[in-house]
Amino acid sequence: MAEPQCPECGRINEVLSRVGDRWSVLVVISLAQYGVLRFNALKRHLGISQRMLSLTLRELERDGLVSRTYHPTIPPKVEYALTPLGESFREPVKALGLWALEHLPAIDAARAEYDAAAEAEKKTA
Amino acid sequence: MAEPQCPECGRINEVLSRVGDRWSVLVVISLAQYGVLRFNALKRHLGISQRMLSLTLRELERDGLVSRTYHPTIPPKVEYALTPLGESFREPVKALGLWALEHLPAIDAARAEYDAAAEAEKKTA
DNA sequence: CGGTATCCGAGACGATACTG
DNA sequence: CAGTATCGTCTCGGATACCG
Repeated sequence: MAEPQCPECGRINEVLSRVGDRWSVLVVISLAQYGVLRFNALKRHLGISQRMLSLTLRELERDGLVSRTYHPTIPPKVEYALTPLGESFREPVKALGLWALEHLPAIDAARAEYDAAAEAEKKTA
Repeated sequence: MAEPQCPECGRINEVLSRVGDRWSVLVVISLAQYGVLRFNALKRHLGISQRMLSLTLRELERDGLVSRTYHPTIPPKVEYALTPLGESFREPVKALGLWALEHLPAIDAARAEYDAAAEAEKKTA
């Protein structure tokens, strides 16, 4: 693709591809809500596959949003929590989550209407 | 995958898969900034492929976030703008975009540090 | 328990060519 | 100008199996 005429869009794009994916957002939301969570707790809570959770957590740790604490007990115990940077991400994410919950019905309605109109269109043709 | 233990996560996930992808977010940001934009203007501005822009816009229109106005002139002219629902999406999206711009350096730093540590680890082994 | 390694299908995405 | 159609590629992400 051609580079964007707008450099800001390129950079926002860049950050969004890092921490903007679905699983990252959901992990941050969960940690924000519960403070500290173990691997399998997160897994069950989100309904995410082991593989994706592992990858997502590693990326989040790498980006400095999440801290990983390993307790070498038997059985092993690993706890994940938000770093200060992760905490700062809470606000915008929370806003997004709230908007999502609030406007889901409106989106569903718009979608139904659009589909109905498209269906009517087909009859005309 | 197993269903999430947390139903809220399921719903947030649902909305995010609709309007949470990278291109949708960037289109909304652009429209929020300029008010009204034509197809190719958006295309150049974002550095998006024709195909993805077409798909993204259709989805956004279907979800009721973006309005499409067709002027049957020669050459044709199509204008895209935010609907009221789309406008309401501006706030959370703006928060996200600002956070992204503001914390990109911190993320880069964290990432560099993480990678350096990983590199040092390899030498030990 | 908390991962990693491997495999594989489905969908995302870009490039290109064509249409009204 | 504003798309649609088709194609090939590449990444996402689940399933499965195995390790410390």
